Amino acid sequence: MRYAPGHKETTRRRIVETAAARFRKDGIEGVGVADLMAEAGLTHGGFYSHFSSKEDLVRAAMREASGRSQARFKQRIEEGGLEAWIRGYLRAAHRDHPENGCAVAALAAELARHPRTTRRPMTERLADLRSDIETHLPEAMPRRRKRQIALGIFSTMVGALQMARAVDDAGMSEEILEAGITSSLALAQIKPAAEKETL
Amino acid sequence: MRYAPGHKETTRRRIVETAAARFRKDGIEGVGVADLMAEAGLTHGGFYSHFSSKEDLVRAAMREASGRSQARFKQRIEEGGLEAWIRGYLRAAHRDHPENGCAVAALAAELARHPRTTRRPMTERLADLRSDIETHLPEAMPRRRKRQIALGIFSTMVGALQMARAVDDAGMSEEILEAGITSSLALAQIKPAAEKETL
DNA sequence: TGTACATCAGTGAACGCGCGTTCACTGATGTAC
DNA sequence: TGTACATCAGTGAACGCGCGTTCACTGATGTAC
Repeated sequence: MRYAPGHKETTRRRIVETAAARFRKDGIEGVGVADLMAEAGLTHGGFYSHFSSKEDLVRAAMREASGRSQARFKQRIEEGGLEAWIRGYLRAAHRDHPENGCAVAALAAELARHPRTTRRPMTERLADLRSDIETHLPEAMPRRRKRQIALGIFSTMVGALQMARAVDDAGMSEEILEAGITSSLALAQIKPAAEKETL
Repeated sequence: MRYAPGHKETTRRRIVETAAARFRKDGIEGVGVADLMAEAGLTHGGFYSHFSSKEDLVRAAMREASGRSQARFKQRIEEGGLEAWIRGYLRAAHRDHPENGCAVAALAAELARHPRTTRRPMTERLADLRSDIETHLPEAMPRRRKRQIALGIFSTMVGALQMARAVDDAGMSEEILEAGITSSLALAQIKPAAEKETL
């Protein structure tokens, strides 16, 4: 079958992208290797010429998702600063489509039960994100406080997104997203640009 | 074998308690029915005379965990108000022992993929908790804001606990817990009782 | 008081199924002669 | 220009295993006579 140079790399990337989406949607345990390969248009036997194990793919998928996450942060900041990023994160579309969304909100709880090496990419992502958020906090805020508030804002966002997804009541879900926005903005000492009414 | 009256109820309770702990520790998908029954000192065949399905047990386990959570909240509040509750939630012991801890932090992401009926107990728990937190927010805070901040505080706590568990670096984990405390207290407009130094 | 029977919580073998992983194989292409 | 061979991404059958669920059975006790 000999393929064009770079073909294998392309295939590998396709598997990783498929995995990154499916893991966020159905959980890591919830997606099988055969299932994933079929979705990428392949048979399961070839999996192990690309990855040494499913765990290996999980690490690659986390790195993939982290990269996208970082790019999205940068883009939102350019559009409208921290507030745009926060509102973009805590909007209904993100709640309803975890497959394209934040891997921390989708997978942190499950990753906590995985080996250290698998948790590495997420740890690095969080460290980077903390720095990125810090940069956009009010200059008057003391450095030490900035570090804490940066992590606090993201904690609020992650917790709110997850709860909004878990709740079985649509009204409550909306309320949680709004509460997450309000609270994140309060921590960042941002006065909301538009006072949106939920109803 | 005829057993004393109430024997079956006792057994059922034991299974539910075992499940509530194991689900929080290993995830719902991560624990098998046979495994659970063995841990409760039984064989797996008897499972279906207590529950109609694994999903049925999940619902019972969530109700169990909610009850404990509510009792713990009340106790912490009596000891030292909202601050004691927040600090108790975001302490290392809670991070390291999910089996006795908050079911929302441990299972929200996984529950989001379960049927509506299974998500009901958690939804009710969140509604109750929101009210409970509201009661302890500063009287000067407007009612609508109280509702939002109550959910925002808990979002921060849930997100921080999960991230502290997922991260592979001990220092970073501590930092996240501290950040969660600082941010939750800020949202509640509480001046920290003791300025704890992490190092 | 003694015997036969009903009860029912719990047992353990069996079901079909999907899991992660292994491995001998395929077959289109590039290279060597 | 034509033939033989090496390459290697991808195929698909097979592995042992654990999953949730079903079901005929066990056997100690309470009840009926």
